[in-house]
Amino acid sequence: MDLIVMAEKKQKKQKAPLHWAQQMALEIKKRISYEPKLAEIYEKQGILVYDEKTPSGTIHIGSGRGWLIHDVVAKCLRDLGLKAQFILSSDDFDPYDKPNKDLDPAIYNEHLGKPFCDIPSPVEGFDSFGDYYFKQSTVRFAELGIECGFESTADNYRKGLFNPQIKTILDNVDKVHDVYRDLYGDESEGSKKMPFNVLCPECGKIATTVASKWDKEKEELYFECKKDVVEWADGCGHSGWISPYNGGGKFPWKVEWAAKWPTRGVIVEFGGKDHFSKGGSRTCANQIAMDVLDFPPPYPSHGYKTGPGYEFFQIGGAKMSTSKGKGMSFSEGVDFFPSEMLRFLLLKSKPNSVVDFDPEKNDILLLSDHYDRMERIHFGIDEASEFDHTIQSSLFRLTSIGEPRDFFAPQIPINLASTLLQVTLSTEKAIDKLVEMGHIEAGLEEKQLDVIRARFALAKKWVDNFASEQFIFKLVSEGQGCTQLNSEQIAIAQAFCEFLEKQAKGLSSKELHNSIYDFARSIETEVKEVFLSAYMSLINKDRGPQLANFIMTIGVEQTIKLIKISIEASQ
RNA sequence: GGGCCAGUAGCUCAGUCGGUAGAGCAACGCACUUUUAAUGCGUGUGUCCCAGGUUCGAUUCCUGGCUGGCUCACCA
Repeated sequence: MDLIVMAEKKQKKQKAPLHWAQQMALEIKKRISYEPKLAEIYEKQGILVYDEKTPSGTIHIGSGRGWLIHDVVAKCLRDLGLKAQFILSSDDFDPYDKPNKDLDPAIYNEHLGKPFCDIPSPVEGFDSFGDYYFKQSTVRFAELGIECGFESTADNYRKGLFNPQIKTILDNVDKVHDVYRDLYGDESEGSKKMPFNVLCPECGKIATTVASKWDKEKEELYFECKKDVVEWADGCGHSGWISPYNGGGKFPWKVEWAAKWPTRGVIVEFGGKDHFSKGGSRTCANQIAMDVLDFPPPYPSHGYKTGPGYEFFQIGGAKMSTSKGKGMSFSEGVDFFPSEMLRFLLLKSKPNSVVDFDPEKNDILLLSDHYDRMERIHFGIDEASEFDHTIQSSLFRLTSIGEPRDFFAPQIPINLASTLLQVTLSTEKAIDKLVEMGHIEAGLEEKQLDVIRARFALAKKWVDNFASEQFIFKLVSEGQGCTQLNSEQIAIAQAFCEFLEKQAKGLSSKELHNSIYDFARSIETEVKEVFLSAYMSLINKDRGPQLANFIMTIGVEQTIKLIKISIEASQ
């Protein structure tokens, strides 16, 4: 008996380790196999992995996490041989409900209450306000390797796709009210009002109308466009009977969420944990889907059970908010991180852990370090356990843009890259330097060099924007020498130049490093005084990159020249 | 007040349905008569948040608590 139990356990332990996205894909596959309704949808259109975003303003980098999660789960489903596609919908039929800080209130406040798809774009070349903000992010999807189709919720309403669900919901208002009463109590607004917001045909606002009656026979709603429905926008006073179909209006959010699932055949849809806590919008939407629309809520929900929402992705601690206009936007994030690095950052962590990336701490150094390690394990350069190797390889695959890279490129630590850049002031010269120093071989393939260039690009962004003072320096130059050397330091610097001239040629950096100590002894000076004079005269700071390597990087001749500039400037 | 999630080394985390834990970074030591950012090698530093319970055995499962994040009319 015990033996059998042990053997079984051993079997289980040998189960292939999986990345969380692969695990989810397996669960989804299983679900399709036992839910007949889902099997039917799968037969017809494959697995729709769906997400939505309201284009109310600049979208912050945090949203990228959800998109990446949807992206890799769809990929893993395809890896299992299933047909799966990720589609992101723009919720552009939602009303403009608070002033966008980037826009002129004198021009835009009159549009408050209208749907985003009907407000002019702040920038030429876009169909609307909604189109503009949505595309600010989505044009970057390809370079981030997110494979995704796009659609507009307003289009779907206007094409009549929602019509069947609109009829079902309005015919069964009581059931919708029951759900609200159950979750939010008898007094909640949702348990009383008609769950539909008419688009006023007179003033074009969708937030200012109240529907009060549904005529089942004529299939029309009676509505009024009022002044006091919301504080931030006034209705025009228009009223009458109107068809809710084909873009006549929209559901309120929670109902709409539920209605999208049968409308589009959604099988998978994740969401941030703000939506997923008990009693939140996902709970409500699930219940409406189950009780009113007779449709199984998408994974990771299961029936009435909400399932887990993913945690936030924050840059520098503060939760970033689109409306506050703080933090990093999605497109800024894509500008900042090399794409593979951003994917790596978000995909290495399980969705239920907070990712807080602070570029002002040493997170960039750590991230590139972890990334490099993953690569070395994947390519078999570093030893790792079977478990680790499998996980890191999966991660490498999911982190890749398009087909995973099948070659290894030499890795350049960020701080080395940043020193080289600050000395040479150009990526190509820095690469030449790396060859000269023997850090990389000459004649690397162009595609390998591209990987190295991307690393330099990250190093440059780090130095320019986030690196602390101690990592930043500028070499002295003609007319801009250090003027702060005292007479003692000048003497040391002079002796140091002579030493370099006579002894530094042809030494390895290691030998040079050691000989600096010999030099200090030979002139009976404390070594730290030598360093101080050298750093002062080279970069006008009291410390800097490891000196021997630094001198090799600058070049011995050039170093002597620079020190002499400072000696002269200080005299 | 209710709920969800998290709490493992100094930091970031891993730990695959229970067998008293392990990576990277940092730190420390050595190579080297050397504090000065890119070298190599070596060393794991722990009340697995706390207290009970189940079990031969608990970081893992259960109950209660602590701390932190998020959430619970409308809007999204």
